[in-house]
Amino acid sequence: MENKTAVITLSALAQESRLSIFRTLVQVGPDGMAAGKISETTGIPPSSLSFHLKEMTYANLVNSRQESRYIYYSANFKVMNELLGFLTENCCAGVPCGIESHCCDEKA
Amino acid sequence: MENKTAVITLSALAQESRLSIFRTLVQVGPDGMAAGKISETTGIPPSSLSFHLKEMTYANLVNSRQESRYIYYSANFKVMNELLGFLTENCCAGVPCGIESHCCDEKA
DNA sequence: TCCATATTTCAAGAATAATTGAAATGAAGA
DNA sequence: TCTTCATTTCAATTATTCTTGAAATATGGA
Repeated sequence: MENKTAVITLSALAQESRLSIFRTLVQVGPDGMAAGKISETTGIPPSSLSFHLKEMTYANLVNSRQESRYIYYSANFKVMNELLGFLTENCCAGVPCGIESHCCDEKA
Repeated sequence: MENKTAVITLSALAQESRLSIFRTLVQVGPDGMAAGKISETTGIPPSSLSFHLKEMTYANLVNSRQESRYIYYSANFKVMNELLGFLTENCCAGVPCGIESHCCDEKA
């Protein structure tokens, strides 16, 4: 993952409406939720929701599929896991540090 | 972690300058780096850097300590790990889903 | 105290992002 | 085809964030 990609992914999460949408989709699981229902659940008006879903789609944070007249959106965790890897990359220049609450804990 | 706290943390990372700063601090390890050196390394002018470091401090993403005339900044991973936990919280309403590239992988 | 220098604050402008009603688009059943 | 309704696009406004030089502040050595 590149720096710019990571910024796009993070920006897609760093907004109250979008974070609510994302968490709603995480909790509902892989089948996802129709746009209208997301609007209802989160209280975000359809046009605002559409704007945010577009951003999240661009960031590859959500997947969508059409089913009859509904469009179901679901969370994409692959990208989020990649993001975490990117953030901790080359921690302490690769030398395990063993300090509590620091990234290298996980490798130590 | 609360929704608003998470947005603050994510916003602190979702910006090119700040992401560069953070990654620089991750790679340099727990001793951190003096502000002037960060400015030099990243090419961000001192006043811009100060603005961003303040945001990151507010988000609790970096720690700082004074040493002589220098102020050393270092990355705080505890908060980042909390953030990941928050994002995957109650995934699939707690029911392991076993789907590839989905959050419940980690628990399954 | 006085100086050198590391860092922060200030202020104003520039850039980017969010909001939402109304109109347009698209899909599927009658 | 016509109608219905779920979703998206448009457009204009509003809000927020970023940027940076210059000035202020803070630290420690001389």
